[in-house]
Amino acid sequence: MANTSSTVDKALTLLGFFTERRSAAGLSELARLSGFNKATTLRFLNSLEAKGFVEQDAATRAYHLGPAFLRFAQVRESSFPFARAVRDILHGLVEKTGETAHVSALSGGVLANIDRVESKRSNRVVLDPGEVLPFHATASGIVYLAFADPDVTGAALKAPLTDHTAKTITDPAAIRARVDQARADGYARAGETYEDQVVGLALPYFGPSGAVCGAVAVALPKARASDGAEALILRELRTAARKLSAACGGALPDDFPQVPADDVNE
Amino acid sequence: MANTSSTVDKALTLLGFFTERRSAAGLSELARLSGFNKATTLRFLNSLEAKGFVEQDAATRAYHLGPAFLRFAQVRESSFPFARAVRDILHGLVEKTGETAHVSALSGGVLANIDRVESKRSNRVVLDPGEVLPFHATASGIVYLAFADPDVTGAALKAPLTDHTAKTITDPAAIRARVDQARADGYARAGETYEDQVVGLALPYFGPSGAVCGAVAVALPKARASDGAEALILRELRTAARKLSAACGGALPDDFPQVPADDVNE
DNA sequence: TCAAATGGTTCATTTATTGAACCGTTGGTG
DNA sequence: CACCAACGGTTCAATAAATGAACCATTTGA
Repeated sequence: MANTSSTVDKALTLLGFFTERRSAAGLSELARLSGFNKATTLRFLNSLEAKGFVEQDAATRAYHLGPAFLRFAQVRESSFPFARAVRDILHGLVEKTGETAHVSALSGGVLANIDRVESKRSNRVVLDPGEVLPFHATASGIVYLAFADPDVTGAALKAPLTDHTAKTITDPAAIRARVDQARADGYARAGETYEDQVVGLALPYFGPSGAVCGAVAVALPKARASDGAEALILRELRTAARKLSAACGGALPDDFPQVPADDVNE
Repeated sequence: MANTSSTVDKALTLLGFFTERRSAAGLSELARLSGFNKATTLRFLNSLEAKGFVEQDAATRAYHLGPAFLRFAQVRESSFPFARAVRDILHGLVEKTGETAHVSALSGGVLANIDRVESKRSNRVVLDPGEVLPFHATASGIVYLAFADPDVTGAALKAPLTDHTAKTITDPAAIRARVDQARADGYARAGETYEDQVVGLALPYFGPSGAVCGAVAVALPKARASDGAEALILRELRTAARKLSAACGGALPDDFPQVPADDVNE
């Protein structure tokens, strides 16, 4: 498979450098971030701008994401009202669990948040919209890999695994073990592997033909992560994962493991 | 200026063929629509798919807009909450006027709807999300051209002007006259030039540095388009245009014409 | 006032893009 | 059921487009 880097691919990677924190960036900055030549970067930006994918601030000359996303998000939503379903499901999760919830989807080879609803508590987990979730350091990432195509999983584990906290696991074999565990459990748990003092619980959701699309997760402060609270969250996450799968035309696989909470009477 | 068709440009035009009605399309269909070679089209689609801009249905092999739009729309919105403002403004317009309202923005050289809220009446105007508004046949298009860069206006009038209804004006000189009129009036009116029995009223809104960004419009059945109703709508549209301009960091120009309704005491 | 950064341009070199012809499969029809 | 047409996808030589080092002009800030 290797690096099939078409020009189009490269141009589109520029968009990935815009985040909540870096919502605008200049030509040189984008060239530096992407590693492309300045001339190349400029040509890409011009193309993207012509199609409305970026806009240039006339005053600062910095580029930011353009109005095309409003339009295409709308077109997509009109025939495939996923964002709406996600929102409803997240609100339900937050209400039932009292904690911040988020949904991610694989988009462009990375797992990115597509929506999130924050807990109403004053001590809560806050997430950046559109944030990219590292596979190895988040519950969402682990559980995604657990149900993804083995090639994808293998590739993700070969990539350099960066530290995010003191507890981040960066040994590929250890990650592999967690992924296998998650496949057996039907969920993943990440304790302070991405953010200090934050625990994450995640389940996958599936699209048509049974392929995993992304993950639904709840993130909560470690201090509130009691066994009881986690059991409740996992129960709610399972309902959410079922609904999400339905919303994108899929379903949980028949052999999808029950969450432990359902084993109470075992 | 001419046709600076970079590869990236071409690839991105593929996305424009997805609409509410054609939410999915196969390789051959997209190749036909775009005029690109099938091999080229496939390579573009692969690149777009790799970045999440399209997705391929595993069963039908048809392509549709991908999850990247959810992600990037979210990133954009987090630093520039425009969609939210648009929605609020549209709801206000519908409440005050009782008619369907919509906001468009220039995106990729065309004026496309970015949101719309429908009237609650049973006889109402319905619009497709993400729909492209022809410059010459809609009030939004005319008023956009009226305040756009003269080059843009000139280019739009040189393009082939297609009929949409029996009343569509396709003579460039006649359109030019309407554009000039709209610039003097500060609004445009289109009577059945795009859809039969539908009247449109539109005002422009402006971004930073005073450039026109798009239009805000109300569309209503001809039968309800009395002078009084239109005057009310224009008053509300002016408020909306002011708010929209503020929401994208601009303002109505100082010399922006008053709408006629304000001339009551003349 | 100077130096370093910025956005943007140029043009010979190189590299990816292009398109006609091709394959295997699918779905409909006489 | 055999046929044909349309589909998605692939191949590879010819070609056109992408690339990048060096170059401006302008802005920023020490």
